[in-house]
This record gives sequence, structure tokens and C-alpha cells, in this order.
Amino acid sequence: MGRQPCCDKLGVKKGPWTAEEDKKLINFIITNGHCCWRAVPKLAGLLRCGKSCRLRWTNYLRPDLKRGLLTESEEQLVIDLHARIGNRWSKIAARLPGRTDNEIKNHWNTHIKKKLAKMGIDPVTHEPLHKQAVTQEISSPTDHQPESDNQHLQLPETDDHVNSEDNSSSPPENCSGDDSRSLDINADDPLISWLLEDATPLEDTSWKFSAAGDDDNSVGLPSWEENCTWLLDYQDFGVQEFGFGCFNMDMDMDMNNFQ
DNA sequence: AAGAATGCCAACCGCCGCAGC
DNA sequence: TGCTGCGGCGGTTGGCATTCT
Repeated sequence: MGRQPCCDKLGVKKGPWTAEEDKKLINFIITNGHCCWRAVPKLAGLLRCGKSCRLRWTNYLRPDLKRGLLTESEEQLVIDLHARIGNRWSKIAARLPGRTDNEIKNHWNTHIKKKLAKMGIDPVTHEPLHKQAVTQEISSPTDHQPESDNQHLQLPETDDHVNSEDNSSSPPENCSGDDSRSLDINADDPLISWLLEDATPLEDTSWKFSAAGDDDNSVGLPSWEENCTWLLDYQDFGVQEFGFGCFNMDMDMDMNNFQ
């Protein structure tokens, strides 16, 4: 008994979104919010599955998104959080207002990984690479993998909670969707406990534009005007067509509709 | 200048957890 | 209590852009 696909594959468009589709989706969400993603494409007149709509919205169209590369401080925060909790991109993203898990994941894979490797730090364990190599040689001298092969590396570690070398007996942690039970996480760490508890989703916090400036995060959320800039500059969109006035004037109301 | 190699990122896929029934 | 459907998550991929040879 297989799981029902998220959408019937027939007649569902895939691939890059066109400006026209973006327009429809934005228009629909502005006026109606997204009560149920599965229903969104149908109601918005899109030949996409709901999942695709949600992804497009959360990763690209949401007006509160920051654009551009991560700043130094954001990057540092990502590294720090990754060292503590591993590849939990959504949790990491929740600490970076205006950033998406996809964006952070991409940035990690394309920039930070290399950066850390260059610095001689293993991007998975956050330990010096030479130490890793020595450890690996001891455990399996005949099967020495290049350092880029992170498949068999251990868990990410907290700063003050170092894995013992004998954790080779536990399943190799590649941070691929394992839950917290299998992670070697120090729950006493306030940050970790915050991350493990039901942290407010990015979507929820990020809509509260007015509170953005008050956020105690080092990386503050840009103002609404800033956030809109990219959208307003989106050459294929007619601002008037979207009725962006409603974004500015009825922001609170609209945002509440999105809950 | 042209083709190859590499980088980058948007989007897809499949799985999981949870809520509702 | 088990089943089903939905949203969310993380890993992976496809294709365009950029750099290298």
C-alpha cells in the first residue's frame, strides 16, 4: 500500500517557475493566504502540486526573505549551530530571520564546507582534519578514506561535549534525517534545548515585521521596504497587478491570514 | 573564440511526524 | 488505536552561469 503521491502526476508541471506562475501564486496568497497547500494550485490556477507551490513560496517568493549571500555573522552562526546540531537546516534557518533552510543548506554545501576544509576543519565533525585522519588510521588503517569522504564520520559535537573515540560502535552519523535521539547532543546547552523544543517556525516569526528590529538576533530582519525591494524590482511583475498596496497598508491583517 | 570543467542554486524526491478521523 | 492526508524536512539533482584551458 503505497503512499498517495502529493499530487496526481498527470498534468502537473515541473521545472523552473515562470514569472506568470509566480504572479499567480503571489496574487493568490496575498488575497487568500494559504489555508491548505494542496488546494492552492487548483485555486490559484496553477498546474503545480501543492508541495511545489509551498516550496516556491517559502524559498523564493516570501516577501520577508533576505536576498544575497550570507553575511559573516550569519555564516558564523550557521557554523556554530551546525557544530551543535548537525544538518538540521530548518532549525538553523529558524535562527536566521529571512533565510530559508534551502538557502542555508546550499550555502553550506557550496561555501562553508570548502571554507572549513581550507581551514583544516572537518565540516562534519568540526574537528581538525589531521586529528580525524589519525583517528581513522587507528580504527581502520587499511581502509583510509580521503578527507573529503565524510560518509563515515562521527556526529557533530558540541563544544563542551566531546565524543569519545569509541563511538565507532554506534551507527555512523551522517546527519541525514536522524532524530535527536541518535544525535550526541548536550541537552543542557540552552541553545540546543531551544532548538529541540518547538521553536517558533521561521514562517511565523518572520511575518512579524514590526518586531524584527527588536529581535535580539545579531542578524536582524530587514525592514519591509527592504524586503520588498527585490519583488518590486522583479521586472516581470507589475506591482499594481499584485496590489502591493495591500502589503503595505494591510500588512498585519494579511500576515495574520497566513497563520 | 570555443569547448570543457566547475560552481551555484532552484527545484524535486522520498521519507517522517503529526493531527484529525 | 490504527489509518490517512498533509506539511515539513533533508538529501540530491538538473541546468544555467561562470571560469578555465
